[in-house]
Amino acid sequence: MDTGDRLLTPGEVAALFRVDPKTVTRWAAAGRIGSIRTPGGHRRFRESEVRALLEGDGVIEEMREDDAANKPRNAGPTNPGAYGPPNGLR
Amino acid sequence: MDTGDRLLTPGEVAALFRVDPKTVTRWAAAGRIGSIRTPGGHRRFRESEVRALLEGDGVIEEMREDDAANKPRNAGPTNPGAYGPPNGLR
DNA sequence: TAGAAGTCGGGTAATTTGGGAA
DNA sequence: GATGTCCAAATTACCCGACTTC
Repeated sequence: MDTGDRLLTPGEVAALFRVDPKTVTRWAAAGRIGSIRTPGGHRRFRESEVRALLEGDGVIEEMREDDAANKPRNAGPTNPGAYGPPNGLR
Repeated sequence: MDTGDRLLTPGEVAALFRVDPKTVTRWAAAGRIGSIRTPGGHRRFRESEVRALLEGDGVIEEMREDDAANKPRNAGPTNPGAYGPPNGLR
């Protein structure tokens, strides 16, 4: 249905960002990243959103004109709309 | 309004929440989610109810903290900022 | 009827939560 | 202001064998 958003656990997101799960939780608490709560209270994050954040969701993207045969970026149709970056202002 | 009550199996609900089928069963046992039992004892969940839980049915609060000098954040497909304590059951 | 897959029940380890202080 | 670590508690994940569903 949707973009096939897989849900990631705080530990997964933390490992992707190389930060502590606690930090990911703070991002969610601050509204910098969308979070879905389970009836039990645990959080789940959308894989597409996390991926967008990892890639530099919207702007700051340094692109080096690399060799010719290089794979661009994930041109996946995933993600209906780029999300607002958590680091909009830092 | 016809909520289109399609019944989902524990495995289906578990996949939606990215949890174990066992966890979904636990939610039903704790009364956190409505469940219909088959004569054999297996549980079935209403698709409409599960979907509501995924979006944070009851607590749809829009957090507006974006200022004018910020990046325009598009409206996400799902994830208005589902905030809300689990259930007060702690 | 037989078979495979899924689910149930209980129990134990790992993860996550929330707040506080460094 | 933001991040990593401490604690206690809750929630979740995986183990087994047995039953139900398709």
